[in-house]
Amino acid sequence: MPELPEVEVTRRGLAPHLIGKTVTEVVARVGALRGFLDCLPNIEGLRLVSLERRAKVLIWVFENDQGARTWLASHMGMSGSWRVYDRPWPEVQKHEHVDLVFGDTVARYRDPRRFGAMTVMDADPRGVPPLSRLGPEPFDEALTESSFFNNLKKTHRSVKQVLLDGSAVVGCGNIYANEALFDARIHPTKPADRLSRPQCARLLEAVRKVLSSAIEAGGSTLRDFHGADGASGWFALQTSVYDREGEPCPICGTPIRRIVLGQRSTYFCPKCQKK
DNA sequence: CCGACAACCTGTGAGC
DNA sequence: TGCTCACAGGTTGTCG
Repeated sequence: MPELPEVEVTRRGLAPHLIGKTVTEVVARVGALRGFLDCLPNIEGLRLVSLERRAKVLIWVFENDQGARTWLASHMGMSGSWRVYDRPWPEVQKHEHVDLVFGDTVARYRDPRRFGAMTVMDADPRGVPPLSRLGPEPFDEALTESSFFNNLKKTHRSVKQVLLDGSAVVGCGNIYANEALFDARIHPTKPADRLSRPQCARLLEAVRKVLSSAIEAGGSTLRDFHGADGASGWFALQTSVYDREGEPCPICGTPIRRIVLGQRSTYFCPKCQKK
């Protein structure tokens, strides 16, 4: 589930309930997700000073009494989600693997497929691989039409795969990569280095538009984040082409096609999206 | 450099 | 009802 918008909505949902509070206890009910969880107890006794995001990773910033920082990088994989509860919090359900207890409030992580990961680090995770190797954030002002164009010029791989690998802009997973290409009217198999300048401009604009409207849609459910309906933000998601094989294109009515690109389902309108 | 493929897991829905 | 199969929003590693 979690592409950039879902992580951002999670960040905004968690922050007001947790910032400034101190971790009183960590409970890991599994030994590992995608990586081992034995580093988690290292945040006990630390105060959460900030909750940030880089690409699809939630970055928890902690401080001790001396102001020394520790970071927790949380990646939610395919099926991860966070919720917060106040005491008395509900009984642990299946697939709820981790509790970060902040006194009378708990942040609880659920992840049926366990593709997520959590790593405690004594350096900012954004400064070390793999995060340090990623391309720019979509809403970073340093990302311009021409820097985007220059990045796409570097590879002959299909533009959709480049969107997914985050080298030119981060945040698009399979849903939003499909949606952005539809919005920009660009064929997903078009080689990245063959996009015209206007196409690049349209694509960057489309990525920003698709991601920000998804954040807005998820943001509308933020008031419910604290409690049983938490993290429900992205279930109302409306798509134009994703998972709509055979359905009419919302612009021209041509049936949406599905192909496989880099082992991922790829949906597009064969008439609206040009090579 | 690139693409193809497998792996990590569980859940869900389609088809029989 | 129950079986089997394909497939799922992500990432990482290997191999040719």
